[in-house]
Amino acid sequence: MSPGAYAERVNGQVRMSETYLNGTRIYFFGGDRELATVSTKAKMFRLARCGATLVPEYNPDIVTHIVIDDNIVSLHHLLENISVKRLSKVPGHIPILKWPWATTDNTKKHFRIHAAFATRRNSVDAIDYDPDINPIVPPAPKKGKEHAAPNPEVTNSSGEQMVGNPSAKSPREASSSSSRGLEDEEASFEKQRVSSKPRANSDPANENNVGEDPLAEFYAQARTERDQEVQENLGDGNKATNLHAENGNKSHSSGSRFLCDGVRTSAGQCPNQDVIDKLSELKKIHEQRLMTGDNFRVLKYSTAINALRAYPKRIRSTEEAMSLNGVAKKTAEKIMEIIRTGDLQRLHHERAVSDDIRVIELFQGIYGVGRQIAHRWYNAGCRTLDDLREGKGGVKLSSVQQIGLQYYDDINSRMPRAEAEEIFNKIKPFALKIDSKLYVDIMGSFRRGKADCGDIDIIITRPTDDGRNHSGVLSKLLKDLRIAGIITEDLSIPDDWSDLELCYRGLCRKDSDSRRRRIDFLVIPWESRGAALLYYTGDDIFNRSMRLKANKMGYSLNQKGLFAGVVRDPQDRTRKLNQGTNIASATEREIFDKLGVPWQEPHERVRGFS
DNA sequence: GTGCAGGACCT
DNA sequence: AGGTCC
DNA sequence: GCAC
Ligand SMILES: O=c1ccn([C@H]2C[C@H](O)[C@@H](COP(=O)(O)OP(=O)(O)OP(=O)(O)O)O2)c(=O)[nH]1
Ligand SMILES: [Mg+2]
Repeated sequence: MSPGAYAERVNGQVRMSETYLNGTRIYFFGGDRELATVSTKAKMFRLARCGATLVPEYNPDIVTHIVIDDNIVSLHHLLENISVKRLSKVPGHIPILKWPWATTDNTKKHFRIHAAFATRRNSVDAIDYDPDINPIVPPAPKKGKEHAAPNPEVTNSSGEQMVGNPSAKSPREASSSSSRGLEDEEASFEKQRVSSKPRANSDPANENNVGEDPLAEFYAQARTERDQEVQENLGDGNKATNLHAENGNKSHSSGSRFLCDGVRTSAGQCPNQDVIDKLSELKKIHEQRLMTGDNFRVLKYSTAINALRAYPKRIRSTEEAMSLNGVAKKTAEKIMEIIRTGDLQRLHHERAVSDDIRVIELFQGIYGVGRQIAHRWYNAGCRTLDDLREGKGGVKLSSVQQIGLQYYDDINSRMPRAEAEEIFNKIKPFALKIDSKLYVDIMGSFRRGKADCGDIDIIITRPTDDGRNHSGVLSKLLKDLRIAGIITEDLSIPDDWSDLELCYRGLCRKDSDSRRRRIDFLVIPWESRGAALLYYTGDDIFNRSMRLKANKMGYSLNQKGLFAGVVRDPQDRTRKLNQGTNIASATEREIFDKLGVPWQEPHERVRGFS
C-alpha cells in the first residue's frame, strides 16, 4: 500500500486519543513513495490519533503542515515527492517540520525549533520569522465550506479551508519513544517488546503519554485492517503461491578488523540455523526497500549471517552475540529474541500490515527484476506472476525477464554440488578440444566447497608463454554447447567476442530431462588470473571486505588486480581519477600478502554451509 | 556524523 | 543514467 | 545496521 493510500485509510479508522493536532491537515512524508514502510504507517497512525487529518497527496490549498521523517528525507527527496521545483514554491504559511514536532503536546508557536530546513525563508518556520513584524497567513479559501472537524474524512478533492495558523512551541526533546526515524523506531519497538506488556496504556499520570504511544497498538490495528484490505483491494483471491528458496549462503566469520582477516571455525552443522533463517527473512525485507540506507542494512545482515554460520556454538547471550564481528546491539537483541522465543516479532509486524512484501518478493524472484521494477509492477496493479504474463496494468517484460519468468522455479532452485560438477565435466572437454592449453575451472560456491550451488561459475584463461592467447574461444565454446543442448538461453552476452576479458551469462541444463541452471563464464587475461580467481571465488561479502581493506590501505582491488596510487574523486569516492599501478594480480597469494590478509584456502573462505 | 566494493551488460 | 546482476 |  502506498503512503497516500494508508493516509486515507488511517483518517477513517484511527480512533483519536489526543486532541492537540485537531484541525491540522498534515502531509506526512517518510521517504517512501510506493510502499508505505512500517515506520511511515506508525507515524501516520500516531498523527491521526492525536487529531490530525492526513492528506494523502500534497496540495498546497489543503495542507496546513508538512511533516517529514527527518534523518531519512532530504530536501531534494521531499521536493521531488511533492512535485515542487524549489523550496520557495512551498507557500510560506505551511511549515515543514521534523517528526519530533508532532510528538509533543505543545505544537503551538516556534515552528523554527522543529523546522526541517534551516535555510528556508519567508515562511512560518523560518529562523527569522516574526509574526508581529511580518505575519504570514494563509490565503482566504477560494471555495467550499468551513470544516474543522477533528478527524474529517479527507476526500482529497474538496478544497477545504485552513484552520488558523497553528503555531508551536516547546522544543521538548524527543520524549520517550519513536521520534526520530527508523532506527529509533526499531529501538523503541525493541524496548517495548522486551517489556512485553500487552497493557492497555501506561500511567495516565504521565504528562506525556502520547510520547509512549506504543507501536503495538498500531500493529494491532494494522493487522485488523489487513484483512479488510485483502478483500477490498483485490477481488483477486489468487495468492502468490510461488515462494522460492535462496537463503544467503555466503559466509565469513568474526575475527579481526576486516572480515577477510577472519578466523574461521566451520562446523558440519550450524548450531544457530534458526537464527540465520529469521535474519535472512529480515534481510530479504530490506532488500525490497527502495531507500539507500536499506542496502547497508542488507550488507550488515549478510555479514551477521555469515558470522553466525561460522560460529561453532549455540549463542547464549547478547554479549556472546555481540562478540561476533559485524554484530552489535540491535542485531544481538534480535538474535537473542530468536533464541529465546524461536521467533522474531518484527517479521510478523512487517508482514502483518499487508501483502506488499510477499508480492514484491515474488516479483524480485524473477531474474532481471530488482526492487524498482518489482515496485513499479506492484503499483501497476500486478499481484501474481500470471498478472505479469498477461501484461496487466500495461507492464512489459524485457526479454531477459521473460526468460526469468518462464524458468522462475528452476532459476530459484539451487542445485546439488554433484550436478554442478557433472555439468562442468561435460563442458570442460569442449573447451579443451578448442584449445588444449586453456585453463578452465569452476569457481563460486563450488570452489568454496558448498554442498549446493546457486549457479555454475566457470573461469577461462590461457597462458601466453607460447605467444598465443584465448581470443575468440568463448564464442566457439558457446556454439558447441548450444549444439550439445547444454546451453539453452542467453541472458547477457559480451559486446566484443574477441576480447581477452569477457563475461557471459545464460541458462544451461545437464540433459533434456534436467532443470535449467544459471551459468556464467568469466574469460580473463592470463596476467590477472590471481585477482580473477580471488574475485570469482568470493563470497561476495568476503570480496567486499577485502576490497574495503584495500581501499583503506590506499589501494584499489578489483577482478583485474590490486592497484596502488589510485586517486579518487573526493565528491564521489567510487569514481577513480586514474587507474593506478598494478601491484599484484597473477596469484591470489600475492594479493593476500600485500593486503596482510592471512592466506585462506578457497574452501576455508567458506564458513559454515548447509 | 560519515562511509559502506567495484565493475559489466541492458534498456 | 538507472537498473540489475556478478 | 555497524564501525570508526
Ligand atoms: O555482488 C557480488 C556477487 C558476486 N561476487 C563474486 C563472488 C562470488 O562468489 C562470485 C560468483 O557469484 P555468485 O552469485 O555465483 O555467488 P556464489 O558465491 O557462487 O554463490 P551461489 O551458490 O549462490 O552461486 O562472484 C561479487 O564479488 N559480488
Ligand atoms: Mg555461483
